[in-house]
Amino acid sequence: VVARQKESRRPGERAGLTTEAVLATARRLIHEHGPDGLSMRRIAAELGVLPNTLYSHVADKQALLDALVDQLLGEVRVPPGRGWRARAIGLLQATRATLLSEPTLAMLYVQRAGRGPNAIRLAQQGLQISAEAFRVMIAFTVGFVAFELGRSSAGRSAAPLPPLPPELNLEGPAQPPGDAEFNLGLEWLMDGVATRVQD
Amino acid sequence: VVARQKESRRPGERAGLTTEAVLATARRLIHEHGPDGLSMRRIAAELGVLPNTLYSHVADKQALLDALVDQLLGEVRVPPGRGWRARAIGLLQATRATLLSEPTLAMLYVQRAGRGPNAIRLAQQGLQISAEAFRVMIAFTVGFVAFELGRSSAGRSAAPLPPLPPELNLEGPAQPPGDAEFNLGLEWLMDGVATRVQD
DNA sequence: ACCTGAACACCGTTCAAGT
DNA sequence: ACCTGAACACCGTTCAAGT
Repeated sequence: VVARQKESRRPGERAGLTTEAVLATARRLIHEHGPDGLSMRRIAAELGVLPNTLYSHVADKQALLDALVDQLLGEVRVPPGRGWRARAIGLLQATRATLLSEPTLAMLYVQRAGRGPNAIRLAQQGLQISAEAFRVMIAFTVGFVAFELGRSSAGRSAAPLPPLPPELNLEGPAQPPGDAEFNLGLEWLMDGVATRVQD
Repeated sequence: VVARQKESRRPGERAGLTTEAVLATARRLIHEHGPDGLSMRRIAAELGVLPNTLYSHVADKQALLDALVDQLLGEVRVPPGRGWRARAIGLLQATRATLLSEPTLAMLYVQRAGRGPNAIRLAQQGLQISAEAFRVMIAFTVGFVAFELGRSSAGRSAAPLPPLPPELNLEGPAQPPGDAEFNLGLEWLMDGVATRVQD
């Protein structure tokens, strides 16, 4: 991370910026201040640089966001599994956990469907099952996460999830609304897949 | 829709604006020009009114978007069904079709998880099954739609889906990538639910 | 209550110029 | 190639004032 200095440089001088530094600062801002806290101008200010300087390292804002999303996807750690069912479940649980760790980026992933290399790598990791079955499971996982995040109004304001106001939850306890129900849905899905396909 | 007139009114005069007209214009703009084509200022201009006038009819932009999303959800027509399975499938297919008809709004729905009255009505329509089972199915549906839209880069540019450039589709034909696979996933899910629950 | 007028505090991006 | 400087064409929202 480059030191944040005020107005020392004149037209020809370099600031020593790298694409990695730009991504790192963007990620920190998005983590600390949510989606509205991230702007090109703010990243630049944080790096002690004029706004347009960023365009020497990044095509535009959308490209930067795509890069951040793919970076996040690259952090999905799939636990070693015994059997296709355990492996698939582990992969999807890990995906959900990673997405929940960075809610704002997760919403961007949902929006953009992940075309980056890590998204593709992730998609191919499940190919012990049929491609269709895996896509169905990924759709479920992503949809579930979207509902979790939307309900707690994350993706709007800051990072660590606001205390979540008492809503019209007619049944469940005050939990994250998630873990148990997610795993239940996953089991159902696997059961359904198993009735049609043989390992 | 109010006639688009230029600069006729002076400080005291009314323009005859209604909240419905604001919503209708917003929806038209979002349909024709995508998410980037919708701004408060542009809605106002389209209605022949100054930007701040909208705040007499709508709390802020986010509230307007929420209203539009719930309006869309209100358009889900669930076909009459025989049996819980056919009914659930019909409901989810109808939901997907409605979302696909308005891609930009659909992405907003995914982002905000639908707290409006129509979202709640929709959620309760499936309660012949358990609430968990229905939420799992809705998560799948929404996640699936998100992937469909993200992959064709809808939600970015204009409305009726650009001709979709040749991507790395390793298998499927050039179809919408959707109908068949969606229905397949739905069947799997229902099968999985059926193994654990009895009607 | 509904609107104009004017302003505030921002945006993303481009173009020209320096070294 | 990487940066400053200056600008363009926008944003959402607020506050005061008219009728």
